[in-house]
Amino acid sequence: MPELPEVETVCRGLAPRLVGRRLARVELRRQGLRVPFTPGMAERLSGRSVTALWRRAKYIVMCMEDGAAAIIHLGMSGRMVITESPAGAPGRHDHVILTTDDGAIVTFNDARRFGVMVLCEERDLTTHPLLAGLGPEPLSDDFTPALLSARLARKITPIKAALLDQTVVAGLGNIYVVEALFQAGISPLRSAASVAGAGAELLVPAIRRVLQAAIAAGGSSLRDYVQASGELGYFQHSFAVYGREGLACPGCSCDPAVTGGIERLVQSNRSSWWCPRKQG
DNA sequence: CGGCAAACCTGCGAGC
DNA sequence: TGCTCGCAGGTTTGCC
Repeated sequence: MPELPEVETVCRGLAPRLVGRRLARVELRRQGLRVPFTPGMAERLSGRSVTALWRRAKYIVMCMEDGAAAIIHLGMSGRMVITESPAGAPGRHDHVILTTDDGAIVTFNDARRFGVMVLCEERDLTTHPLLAGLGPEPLSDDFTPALLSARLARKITPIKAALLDQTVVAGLGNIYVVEALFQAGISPLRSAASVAGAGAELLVPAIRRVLQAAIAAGGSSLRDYVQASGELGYFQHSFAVYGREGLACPGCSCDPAVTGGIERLVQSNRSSWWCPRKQG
């Protein structure tokens, strides 16, 4: 599910209800997700106040008054949803339930259990194995064409795979890589190194525009994703190519009945969609 | 080291 | 209706 815009949207929904509140109750309903929960995690969090909640790449970081920090990843199907009162028995995939001192209930639900929630010390966040190797934030000022070029240089792998690599740039997933390559007019098949330079000049603003538009739309809801409020995102209605095999390319006037329209291919086990006429 | 396929786990839609 | 297959927003592991 969640790429940078979805995680950002979830954080913006959670922060006003969690920051400054005390976690009156922390319930773990299984031993862990993709990795085990940190031993003693519920006890360490409960009774403590949340001091900050922010996003890094696709991770949610929740800092506590005693110096603890929770690192949360939503995997493919994870949701963090706020409700105001208990909705009966917990659902089958409700794995973590936080209750604040003012009665908000935050449920971490994850059907596929590819998600993660672990605890560390806030002072150790930058060196934590989950966060240490991450590349630049694509919406930050230091994500420049020069920086991206340097990270793509000498890479023989396709640009599609390079942009999915979280050490190259943090937070992009399949949807937004596919859409950004289309907006930049760059074929997903080109080698990463060949995109350094002029290609990166196009790609950096394309990535920024796509991510900002998606955040403004509350993310993309395909299957599992919902905002913290439970509302759907609606950026999926703005996809130019993602999931649109055989349909007309919005960037050229060719007839899909003649050209075949948008095409799908598989690269490193992930689907790519692209317009061979617009993306050289 | 670099790059790719497979694995992790569940649910859903398509097709028979 | 019900089964099987393929596919899904991510990351890690293991193999060449």
